[in-house]
Amino acid sequence: MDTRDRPMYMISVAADLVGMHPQTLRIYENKGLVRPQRTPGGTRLYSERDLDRLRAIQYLTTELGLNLAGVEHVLRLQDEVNQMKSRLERMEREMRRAVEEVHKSYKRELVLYRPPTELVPQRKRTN
Amino acid sequence: MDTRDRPMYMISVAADLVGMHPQTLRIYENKGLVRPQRTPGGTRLYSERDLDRLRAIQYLTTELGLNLAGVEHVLRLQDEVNQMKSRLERMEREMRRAVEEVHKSYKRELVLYRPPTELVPQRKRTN
DNA sequence: AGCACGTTCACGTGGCGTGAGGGTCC
DNA sequence: AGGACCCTCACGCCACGTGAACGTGC
Repeated sequence: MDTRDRPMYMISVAADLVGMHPQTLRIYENKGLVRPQRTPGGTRLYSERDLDRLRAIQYLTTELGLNLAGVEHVLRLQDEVNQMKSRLERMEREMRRAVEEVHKSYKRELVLYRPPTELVPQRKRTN
Repeated sequence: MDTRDRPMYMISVAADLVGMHPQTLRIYENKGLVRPQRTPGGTRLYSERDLDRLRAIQYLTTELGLNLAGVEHVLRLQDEVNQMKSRLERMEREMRRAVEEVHKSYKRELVLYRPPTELVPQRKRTN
C-alpha cells in the first residue's frame, strides 16, 4: 500500500491540518466526497491522500465558489482529463515504438536480400 | 457562418423555448455564461447555439444542483475533454499514417534493389 | 473520569431565481 | 401610444458552514 494511503489522523487533527471545521469534514463524508477509514470503534482516520482531496475541495469551494454538487462533478471530470492525458502519452510512446518496429522488420529483409554493395547508396551505419 | 450561430430570438422567446425566466437569462449573461448578440438598439438576440448552451446550464443547475460557479468550471472542463478526445482521434489516424509512410519508404528501396524473383518469398500483392 | 469522538438539530449567511419599478426603443 | 425591451433593487428560498446538545468510545 502507498504510504499516502495509510490512515493516520483523527478528525480534529485532520481538520486542523487543512484548516477546516471538523463538522465540515463529516458533511463531506456524508455527501461521498471523502471516504476516511474507520477504527473498529467508529473513529474516522484520514490519510494523506484524503487530506489532498480535502484541500482540493477547499480550493474549489472557497477560491472558486463552487457548491458541493459542483465539486463532485468537477473532481470526476478532472479524473477523466488526467486519464486521457496519460492515455495520450501512452499512445505517443506506442506510436514511436510501432514505427521503430516497422523499421526493424524491413531491416531484417534488407539483410536477407542485400544487393551488391556498390549499388547501395550511402546510409548511416546502424551495426 | 453556421446556421446555428445566426442570432434569431429576442429574450422573451428564447426564455420561452428553454423554459426559463427572462431575468435568469440576463443574469447568465452578466456572469459570462452566454453571450447573445445585440441589435443596435441593445435588444439581445439568441442563436440556436446559445439555446443549446442554456439547456446545458439548465441541466447542470436543476438536475445536478450545481451553482453558477460550478457551471462555468464544468463547461470549461468539458471543452477540454472534448478537445482531448479529438486530439486522441487525430493522433490515432496520424499513427496509422506514419506506419504506412515507413512501409512505403522501404518499398521504394525494395523496388530499387529487387533481388532475383526466385529468391523473393510469397507476399500479398499490393498493386 | 474526562476528553474527543459520534450523531442530530438549529441558526446565519450568501447565492440564485423571481418579480416589481422605472426608463428607452420600435 | 403601447408593448417588450433595457437595468436596478428587493424579497424568498435553499445550500452550506458553524455551533450546541447529548450520547459513546478510549
